Amino acid sequence: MATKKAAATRERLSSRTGSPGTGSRGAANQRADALRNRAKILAGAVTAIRKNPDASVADIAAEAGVGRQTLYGHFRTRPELIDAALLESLERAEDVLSEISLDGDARDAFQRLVASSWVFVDQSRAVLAAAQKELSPGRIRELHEKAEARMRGLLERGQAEGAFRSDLPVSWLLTTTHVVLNGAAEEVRTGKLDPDDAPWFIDAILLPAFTHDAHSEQGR
Amino acid sequence: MATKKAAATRERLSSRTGSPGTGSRGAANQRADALRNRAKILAGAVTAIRKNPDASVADIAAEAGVGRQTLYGHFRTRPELIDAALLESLERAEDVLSEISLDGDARDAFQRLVASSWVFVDQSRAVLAAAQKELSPGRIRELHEKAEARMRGLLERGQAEGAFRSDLPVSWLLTTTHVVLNGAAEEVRTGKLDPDDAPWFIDAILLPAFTHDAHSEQGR
DNA sequence: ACAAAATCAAACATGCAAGTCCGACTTATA
DNA sequence: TATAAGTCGGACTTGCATGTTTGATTTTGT
Repeated sequence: MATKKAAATRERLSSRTGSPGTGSRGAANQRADALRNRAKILAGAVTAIRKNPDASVADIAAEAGVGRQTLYGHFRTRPELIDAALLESLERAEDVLSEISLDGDARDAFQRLVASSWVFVDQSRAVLAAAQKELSPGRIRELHEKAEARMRGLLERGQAEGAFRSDLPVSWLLTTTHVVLNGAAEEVRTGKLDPDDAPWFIDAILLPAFTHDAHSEQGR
Repeated sequence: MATKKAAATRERLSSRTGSPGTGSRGAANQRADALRNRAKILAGAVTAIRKNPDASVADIAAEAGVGRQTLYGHFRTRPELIDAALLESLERAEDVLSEISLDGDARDAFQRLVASSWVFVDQSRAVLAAAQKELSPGRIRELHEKAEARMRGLLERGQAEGAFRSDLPVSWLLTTTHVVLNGAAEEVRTGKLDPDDAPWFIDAILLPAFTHDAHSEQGR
């Protein structure tokens, strides 16, 4: 019967009840430093997990420069923390990506989108991997929806206009884009690729691959 | 002072002392069932880890249909087990891959190599991921050496002969091949791609991407 | 069939990460 | 400047995975 304090604090802080829907984190009456710490924790989670995919909650708290209890005050469980971190990460990407014009030549639009995307892919891939261990696949897909839909839509339009080859399903083009982006991110992380060169390298692979060649090789 | 039995048994079984060099597993005088179990454990490790990348030693033993103690009789520690499993996995791949002719047209040879490689990539990727958490990077690279050198050599020859574009470093072509193979494996695993179609899909991406086009897009 | 080799089940010790609870301390805000 | 909100360090429980040990039991090779 003396267990009210922590619970009450958490309730005040989190203000996130019910279903894990999209946002609904109406920060009603949080104190300024509480919000600041919440942000620090989220940022710390991303960088800590990038260093070590299996980072413990203690590691994350340390990385954020905050006590473990404080962290638990904001996020009840580890999955909840990971979920929030991934959400944050993707939302920040969405802020930038949603501004990009997808009009005009599909190939040019694709280049623009890729150039802006690959950095976020790099930042999110670690926390994404962590999330895949603790979150439901449905939740994962839900969080990715917007970003994936944008790229898929562009690829479909490109196919319809003849800018991209149509002998391969969009899903495969999408997957290919995905893995090449990730590959470039990994190469940058291990120092084998200059970040500034990355967009060019990616385009150099993807554009020829996605463009229908008259003298295609697969005729054998 | 009564700790000799298990240790003695292990010593007899493992017969693998000293540096983690290449092989040196001279199976001198193992009993038939011991060797059989060793094989079962190795196979079990691969499938168990494919199901769950964080499979515990108990999980692996169960998957292999063998007691946990028996497993520890063959492999002293978890890392040692993972190492052996990865080694096994790569050696079996090597058996097949080393038979493939790399002569003739570089593009054809590349297609042959890819067609045979991608299955093994699928089988090894989970174990590889597990290994990266417990083994030293040097050891990992050491185990991959042969397979990677073969592919790299082929790509280099292809560049020299003009079959493959030379405006990108071989390392990037290698990485690209790697990630596309992995991507295809993942798509097959989730049922989104027919295993029989995989080689074609892979070639359809990689060959155009690696072939120098006269009307290249990156001129902007 | 007999001794050595290998297996098994069960119990044990250890360590680490998650999550909880407490009491004292600091900071924001009215 | 009070009071509520938030933070901090530390101690604690619980659960799970690693690795060890023991002794009984089965299998193999000869």
